[in-house]
Amino acid sequence: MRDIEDRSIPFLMHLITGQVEELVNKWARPLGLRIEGVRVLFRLLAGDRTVNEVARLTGVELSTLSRLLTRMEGMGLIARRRDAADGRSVIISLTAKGRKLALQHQPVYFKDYETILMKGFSPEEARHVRDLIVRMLDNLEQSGADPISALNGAGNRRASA
Amino acid sequence: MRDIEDRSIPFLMHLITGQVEELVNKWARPLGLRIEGVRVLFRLLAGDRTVNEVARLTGVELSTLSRLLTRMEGMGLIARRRDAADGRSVIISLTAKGRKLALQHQPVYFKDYETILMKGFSPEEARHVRDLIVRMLDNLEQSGADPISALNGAGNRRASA
DNA sequence: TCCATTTAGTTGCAAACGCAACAATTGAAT
DNA sequence: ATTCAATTGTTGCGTTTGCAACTAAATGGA
Repeated sequence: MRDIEDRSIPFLMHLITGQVEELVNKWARPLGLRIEGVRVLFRLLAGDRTVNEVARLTGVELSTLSRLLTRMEGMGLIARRRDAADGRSVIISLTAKGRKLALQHQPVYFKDYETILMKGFSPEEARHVRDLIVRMLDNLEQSGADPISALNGAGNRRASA
Repeated sequence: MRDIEDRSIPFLMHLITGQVEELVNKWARPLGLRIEGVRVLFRLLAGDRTVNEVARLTGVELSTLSRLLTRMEGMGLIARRRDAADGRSVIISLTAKGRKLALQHQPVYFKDYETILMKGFSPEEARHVRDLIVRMLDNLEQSGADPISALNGAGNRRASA
């Protein structure tokens, strides 16, 4: 940490999220998942969702998610069913196996990583951090793009050498 | 923002960094770069570095970086030369073209994105945010892995000036 | 009703990714 | 000096990614 020269907030946050995701990836690997899959799993624990909703709520790009869901379907963790009310939508739900897996690991995901991060923070400080971060998200929102969909690069890639 | 259910610090940070990187990607696209390349460029502005150091300091995985450097070399932005002192290392430096490009865009990268993020923050609050974030990074460091190299996976360390 | 538009989701494709294996070099131990 | 271990950087390989194009279904307007 001490030898990092770039101390800009965006870069420091990049380091934090990068490392947390790395930790989650390592942890989730034996389950055959990575962080995106983990996020999907726990999101579905709160209730069935359409593909679009899951994408929005987890910050996974739609086409990426579609393929991720295919993999998770193959693993027997989730099920797809077409929405009777709207034939365009596909509703994603956990299978018994997926639910069991999610419930089993829920505490780790929802507590452990935040606990590591916030060690030594008083409750007020923790609350303060959350407030500040939400303000940053609001700033981003005002500055242009939708904070969620922009996550996936709602549009760009290309150009190389 | 308001309809996001997961308000855990790691996830909120994921949203922030994701969006900032998206913005930088959009901005850097006309330059033929994306955020990783931009980080490399500005890092080298502070002085020549070995591939390993660049990887460490920017949080780009080594093999990814190696290929990125090949692309940037092809664009005429950077140069590779073998370290005379240690035949294993390869020293990366900016070409005149790369330096010009970096200098030209330095203000945008180092100021604008942080400015967007921190809009409405008082100087004390901004300082506070940085302190809190550094504490988080220290927590991660203590929890096991090296915050920089852990970004990718495997790693190594080395102090710098 | 008919047709244009919008929305949901999937898939084709090329680029990028990360892990692991590798060669080259250095360091350390004996 | 010899050998074994560790480090640096690159590459092989299979996976994943994101954009764009596409199908199918719903919606709105005339």
